[in-house]
Amino acid sequence: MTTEAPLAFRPLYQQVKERLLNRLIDGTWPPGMWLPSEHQLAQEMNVSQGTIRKALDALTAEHLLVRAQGRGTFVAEAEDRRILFRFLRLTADDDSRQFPESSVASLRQRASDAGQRGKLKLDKGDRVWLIERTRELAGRPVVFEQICLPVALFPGLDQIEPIPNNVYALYASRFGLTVGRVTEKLKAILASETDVAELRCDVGTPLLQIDRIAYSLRGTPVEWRISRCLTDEFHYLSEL
Amino acid sequence: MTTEAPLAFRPLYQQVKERLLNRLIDGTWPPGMWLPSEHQLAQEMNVSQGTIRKALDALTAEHLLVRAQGRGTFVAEAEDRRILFRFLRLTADDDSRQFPESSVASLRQRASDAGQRGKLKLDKGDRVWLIERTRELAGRPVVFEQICLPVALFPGLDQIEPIPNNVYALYASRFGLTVGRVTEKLKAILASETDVAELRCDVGTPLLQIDRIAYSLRGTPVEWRISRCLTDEFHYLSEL
DNA sequence: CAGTGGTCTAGACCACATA
DNA sequence: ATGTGGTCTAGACCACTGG
Repeated sequence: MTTEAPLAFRPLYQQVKERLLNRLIDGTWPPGMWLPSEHQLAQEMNVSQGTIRKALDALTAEHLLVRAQGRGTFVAEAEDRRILFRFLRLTADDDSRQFPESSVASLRQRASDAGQRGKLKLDKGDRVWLIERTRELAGRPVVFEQICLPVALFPGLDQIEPIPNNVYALYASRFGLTVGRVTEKLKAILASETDVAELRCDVGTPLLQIDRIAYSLRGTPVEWRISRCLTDEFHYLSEL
Repeated sequence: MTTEAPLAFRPLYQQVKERLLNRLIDGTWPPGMWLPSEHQLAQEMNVSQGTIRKALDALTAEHLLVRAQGRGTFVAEAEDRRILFRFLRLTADDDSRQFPESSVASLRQRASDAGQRGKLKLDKGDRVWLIERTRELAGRPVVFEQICLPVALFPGLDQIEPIPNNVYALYASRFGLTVGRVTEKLKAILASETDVAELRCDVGTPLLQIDRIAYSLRGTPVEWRISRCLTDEFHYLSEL
């Protein structure tokens, strides 16, 4: 007589969802591509249309797919308005939503320090890219941020000129990495000397600091970003 | 011959969802109550079990219901751990989640000013309650907040002694108002004289200010709250 | 054991987009 | 007219809970 293992039960639609997700991860279905119809997928995977639907709906809820009645299902693109503002919570106080202009101040490669290795789950000896840039809203510098990326995931990044405004679209199109999830930790801090120069504010100005880690579809961290934001005329919007 | 109106199409499961939601709003099914089984509801409303399920699942996704396989479906309670931390995004930097202790400094009634009427959609002449309190995390004052409530929605609030730590549970149990949604606008500010006294910090300390409006199940604003938080050892967590 | 929610199927029909 | 996703149904079976 053996002790019964708890034996995990995995619903069929979850297995289907995983198989579909793998095709997104490995680039079989790149951003923008139209998927086969529900009927075709159901036939191909030998499950009912309802089961396919449940998997597609789940991926749609995670913003990885977009569905349109009468047209079909396609892979979400980082250029979409919906995606653009999903991770950009900073808004003018009058709620006029606009996408910020960016200007890169520097891009260089460095050996990773302990903090970066902890945030990005790197090993000793791994190298990182460091990007510094300021972002303008309403013609005014509002955000100064430092972006840290593993060189292993972004080879030859320094040969891309210029670094575009929307870096997540770049990650997807040039490096096959789709950002699927982000966690942000917010604090209030005082402007440092560097901040003062970049944001043209006074020493001691309170700034909103956003400490963000972005995860790929595989669930691995791909970007660590620290943003310092002027919030005299802007705010960070959170809906719960 | 008449011109055809565009005629909005409303799926059956949405109508069912609305009927169920109304029973939550009017108190037919108060927090904690067990609902009839899917089979019973389907019979009662003359729709299939699948349609009932879709409506129940939607309400569950909005955290208004809780479902448990083998046991049934019941109305979510504001005392639940899940609900407690849903609206409490402030966490210690070491991620040890704990619920803050609160001490009410004052509770008074006032005529509403223009700002309060705008936030809470009140009319001229409507009165409001004003609560001031500080909240402690890890035995240390961390949040100082002002809560503004329409007197019309919370009659006799000043006779409740003491005002409990979890006010949303109080709103539900004593005034039949369930908070279903919240929007928060975050800024970085400098500590004022009042903040300094309440939070035992220095003048000029940067604080995270949270401007929150809470909405009832009906979608009407029921609470306006401004919280000022020390973020030297704490942060606001946002997951996107 | 009976009763609950959770999964899965098969098929019909509806709303919508495109050609 | 055709093909897509969206809705709705009816029924079978599975997993879980509690008496």
